[in-house]
Amino acid sequence: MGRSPCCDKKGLKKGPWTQEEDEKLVEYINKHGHGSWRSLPKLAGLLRCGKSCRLRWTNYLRPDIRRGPFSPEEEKLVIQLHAILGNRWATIASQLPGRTDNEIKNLWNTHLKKRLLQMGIDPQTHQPSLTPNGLVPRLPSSPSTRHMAQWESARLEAEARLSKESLNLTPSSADKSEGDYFLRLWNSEVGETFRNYNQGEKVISESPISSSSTKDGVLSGITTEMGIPASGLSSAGSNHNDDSKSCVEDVQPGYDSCSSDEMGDSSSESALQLLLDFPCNNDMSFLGQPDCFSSYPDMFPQSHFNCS
DNA sequence: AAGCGATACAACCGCAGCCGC
DNA sequence: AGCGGCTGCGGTTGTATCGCT
Repeated sequence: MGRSPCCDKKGLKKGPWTQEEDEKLVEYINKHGHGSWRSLPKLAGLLRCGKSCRLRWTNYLRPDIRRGPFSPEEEKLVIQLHAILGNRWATIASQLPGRTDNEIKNLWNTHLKKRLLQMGIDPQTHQPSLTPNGLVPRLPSSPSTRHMAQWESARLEAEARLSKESLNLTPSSADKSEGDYFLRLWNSEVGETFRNYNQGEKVISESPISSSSTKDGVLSGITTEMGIPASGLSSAGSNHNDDSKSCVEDVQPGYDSCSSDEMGDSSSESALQLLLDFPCNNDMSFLGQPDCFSSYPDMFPQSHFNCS
């Protein structure tokens, strides 16, 4: 198809990195930062393509990498985040300091996915798998989850749109957009109901839009495709990804782990924060099952999750 | 001890988005 | 507006290690 290769592969080495190569790469990046990955190998005297160098650095050599087994808390977090974000490993990784997307991806594929399957949970939907008779068991309604996901998706979408509009300084062509509608709802008492829930008051009730979907039409409970939209969140979240480049390079040249996830890192972070702040007290029902974690003592011993 | 399958993890590949020209 | 280069991401593969027979 005429697609140009990422680099001239002639004479370039592939496969496992040697210690010598690692040292060269680390030394170069510590001195100069990674700069352009494409030109780095030549400058650093490596017979690798830039892509390979970047991968080696971000997944293995970065000084802040935390190696070793995942703690139960981390595993729980990965599952929670996966329930919301799906296979957005980089976004998930940004919530686990010192962990890389590759590592999390591997964890998921080798451990968590299998464990969920063993428990009869569909790892993609985080819902119970098909029953023997082929029926999808109806979720013992987890309204809080769905509300949260739906509200967040809609709200973020609206905020992103508004943000974009304000940036463009174009007079908002009347707030007729779906997103604006949701934003208004968010700010209305209905939205407040949801927010109250998050503050520990379990007062959520079926809202008029509880079964609505995003424009992607993929929000069914917790799905893997929430389509969390772009940045521009005004209030919530620390948004450390807002400036993903500068936020790290000032500190650590070449470190780009707080990835600039194309769309939505900053805003999804607030969503994530919401999720993480969600009333815990071992009631994990918002993940799609009533107290789904306490149902899996093998997987997550209770003692690990006392959110005192 | 050897063979073999399962598992874990590092690395590669290709696609898509962003950005500058 | 279109094109091409660069980068990051997610899926997949390759390989080393482990554990069982």
